[in-house]
Amino acid sequence: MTRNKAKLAWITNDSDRKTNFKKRKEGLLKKLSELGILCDVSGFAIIYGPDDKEPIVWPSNPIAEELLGRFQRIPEIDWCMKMMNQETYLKDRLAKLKEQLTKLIERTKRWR
Amino acid sequence: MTRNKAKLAWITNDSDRKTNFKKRKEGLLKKLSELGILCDVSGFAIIYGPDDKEPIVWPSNPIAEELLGRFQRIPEIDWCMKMMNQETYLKDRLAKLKEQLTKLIERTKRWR
DNA sequence: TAGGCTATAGTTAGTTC
DNA sequence: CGAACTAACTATAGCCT
Repeated sequence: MTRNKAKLAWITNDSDRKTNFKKRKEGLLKKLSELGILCDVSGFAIIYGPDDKEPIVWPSNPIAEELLGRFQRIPEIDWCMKMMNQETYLKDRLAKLKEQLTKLIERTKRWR
Repeated sequence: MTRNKAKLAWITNDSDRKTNFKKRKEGLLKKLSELGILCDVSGFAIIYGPDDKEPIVWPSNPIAEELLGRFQRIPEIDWCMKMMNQETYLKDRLAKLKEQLTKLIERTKRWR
């Protein structure tokens, strides 16, 4: 969006898209950070990258907020399970994401 | 950051901060949206606002991705529970966030 | 308080190293 | 591949209604 106008569409070239993703991800997290500083907002973002990389997780200042958020979601599980049974196409990605999740847990532990 | 330089610090005035938050939240979610379109990234953000409002939840195109993400977190619960027992200061906010969670579930159901 | 405007601070696509 | 540069585009602070 700078030397050329923005097209705002899927970038077909692999390396271009990867580079763009890296740059914009950086900008996005900076914005989130600023929002937290300016407005005392606790937020976090989880972004699943296009590659097989582990998800990008941006923790807000108190990482505890993030943990609390997860804890709060427990009541939803029953409902989620039911949904999952009907959303078979999602199951294909289960294994891969499960692997990512393991990595995420490890990383989160290190934050403490 | 426009007519004046940025200070990047906590905005003390209540209404100013609230307005700033609203504007920046809008911009942030736009950025997230663009990232998704340009790079085929599935992401979602949950932002706990400064007021008693319910958290702002931004769903990625396939809401299913969000649900899957939650489902994936189930293995962490045991560990989270142990942590929570030691993080007593967090318990004070449990009730309020639980309420927000309920609203979130309702909203998510509507998305389907 | 919530929109609309706009000059300017901030972000970034293309490029070079 | 990644880091740095910069032109050119976007986001937004301060106003105004």
